[in-house]
Amino acid sequence: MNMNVSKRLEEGLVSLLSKSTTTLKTSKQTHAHLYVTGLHTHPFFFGKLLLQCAISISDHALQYALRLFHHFPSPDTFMYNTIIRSLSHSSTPLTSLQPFIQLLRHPTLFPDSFSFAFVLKGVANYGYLKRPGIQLHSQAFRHGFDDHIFVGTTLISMYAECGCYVSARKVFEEMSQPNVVAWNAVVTACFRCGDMEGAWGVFQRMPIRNLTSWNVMLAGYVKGGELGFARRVFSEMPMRDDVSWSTMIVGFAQGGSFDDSFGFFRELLREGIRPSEVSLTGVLSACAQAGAFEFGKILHGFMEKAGVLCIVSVNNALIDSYSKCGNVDMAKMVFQNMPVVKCTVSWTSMIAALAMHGRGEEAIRLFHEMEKSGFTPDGITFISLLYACSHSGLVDQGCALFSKMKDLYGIEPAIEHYGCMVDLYGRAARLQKAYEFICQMPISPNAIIWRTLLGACSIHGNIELAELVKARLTEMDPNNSSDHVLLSNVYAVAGKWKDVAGIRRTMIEKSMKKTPGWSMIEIDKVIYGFVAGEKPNEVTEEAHDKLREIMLKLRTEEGYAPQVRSVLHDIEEEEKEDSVTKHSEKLAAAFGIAKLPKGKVLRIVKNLRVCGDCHTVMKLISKVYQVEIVVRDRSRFHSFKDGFCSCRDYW
DNA sequence: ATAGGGTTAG
Repeated sequence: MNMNVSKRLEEGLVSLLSKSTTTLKTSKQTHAHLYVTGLHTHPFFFGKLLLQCAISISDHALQYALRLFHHFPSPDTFMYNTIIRSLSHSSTPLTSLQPFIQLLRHPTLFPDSFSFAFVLKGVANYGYLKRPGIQLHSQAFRHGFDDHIFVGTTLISMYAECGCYVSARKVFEEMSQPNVVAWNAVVTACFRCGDMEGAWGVFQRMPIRNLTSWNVMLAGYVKGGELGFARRVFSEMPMRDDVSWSTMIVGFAQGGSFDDSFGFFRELLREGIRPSEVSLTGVLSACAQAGAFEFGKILHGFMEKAGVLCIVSVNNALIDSYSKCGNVDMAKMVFQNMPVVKCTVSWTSMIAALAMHGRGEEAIRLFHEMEKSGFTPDGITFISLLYACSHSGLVDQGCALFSKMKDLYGIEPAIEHYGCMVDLYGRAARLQKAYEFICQMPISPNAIIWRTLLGACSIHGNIELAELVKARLTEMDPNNSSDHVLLSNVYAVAGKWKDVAGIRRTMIEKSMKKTPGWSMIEIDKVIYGFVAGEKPNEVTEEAHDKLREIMLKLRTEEGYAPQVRSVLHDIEEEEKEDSVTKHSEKLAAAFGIAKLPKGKVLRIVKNLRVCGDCHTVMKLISKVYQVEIVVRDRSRFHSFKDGFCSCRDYW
């Protein structure tokens, strides 16, 4: 071949191989190019190709990279590192140990600082130490990389992710020349292990603080629920970037302060900053939290104009937002028309969307489609699936999926998976089975697991088991008001009023506060919040007036009578008989009927579970007023139409 | 020759 031609060809290939965003299809084409030119055995070109496939977030590309790697006659350290790196970022991060060990045992190759940094990151992402982490640390020492700045920094985050706070701090203190990234890593480690004072102390000691250090502080406070501190740091930082804004927007949304969250976004726009796709997805997640459907739609349009719909995470956020705003069909539209290759998160978000809306069978069908399309589900996919089964009463399917997760996909069940299984049996009235399941769990059950079973006891009225479970909960979390309320409901259903009164007394003695229930409704892009028993204002007055009118209509036309049982949910309310008529979701619905134009869907978001009486009232309103009402409660959606609910009264 | 650690997004 002519020298110039071959030089030009090589340059062309290098530029092809250097593209950071590629699809599997173009990578395969590049592979074909290499093959034709005979360069596919050339370590440099092949290495580049491998990297291109491996860094792509696509599942298929990773599998393709693994196949390429296994067929390459003699991979070099760079290729090993590439594979270790991509596995450490995958849903099964511990699998990165396998090529690393191969590299360690290789007769002529040696691991370098990259190999250690990548494999340690894998253990960090796995988040559970036991032996591999410590062994890797000693191997790094043996190979002389433990004081390497990148390896050291990853060691800090690995120990912190695995909960070994002391080791994380020790690695840092022993570093000969920590740079600002290492300082940031140790601050993150403090937050990660719950030591807020420690984090502040280290932050004060830092020799240099760049923007990221401040962002680390913001993120730490936000995750620890210290929004006041976060706000202070935010106002004091010398400059802010997109990450700073996103952290505040998402943090306040997760803390339930939606006004603040949207306020930060408006401020960002006022300052003339062009929001990136991350801050846009952040605001969108705030919409999802708040159930602000109309605002979410505006953002969707904004994203289209900004040209960010080609980014997969933006589509995932849209699916999540639409479904959490009660519009599962719009979520499906986004999912089906994605202008970019889907990833595991896209499928999982769609499965979760169907699950939340009680469309369990459809969620399972979509999962099978996901498998057929060659995508690998992760732990969260299975949480969504098990949730779908428990909310649709699909006990057998749920059990089968739980086994499949362990046996076929090798995913070790986390506490959340066990929680779903307890819920699955419990809701389906198989209380004994749920109890036995908890007793033979390989990890020790936490309060949430027991609380799930207590909830099931209260639905199905099993006093004996409820008392046993409550005793366990009292040992673990003695001052939890919702546990007391749940047990008192069990007594109330059985007519054991003395016991109900006893619990009420205990709660007063311990001055326990029941979580106040609130509901929100969005009307003309404004979000209105209602809290039961709050001081009257213009809005609540109007809601109350309309609610009285509605209730009268329901009594006369549908023979509705308030359900006594639900009154008992509010055992702390002074005016018991009256309280059930004042539940926040009823007020929100009444306000919606008064304000929204006819034909519009009423979308209500509630922080607690919807009570039995409100559920009945919503069904009746949907029939009498011929209106569709979508209520999102703390665990799922209820779609009321023509007197029926999508949950088929199973919730 | 090629890549890497700390902050935001299910």
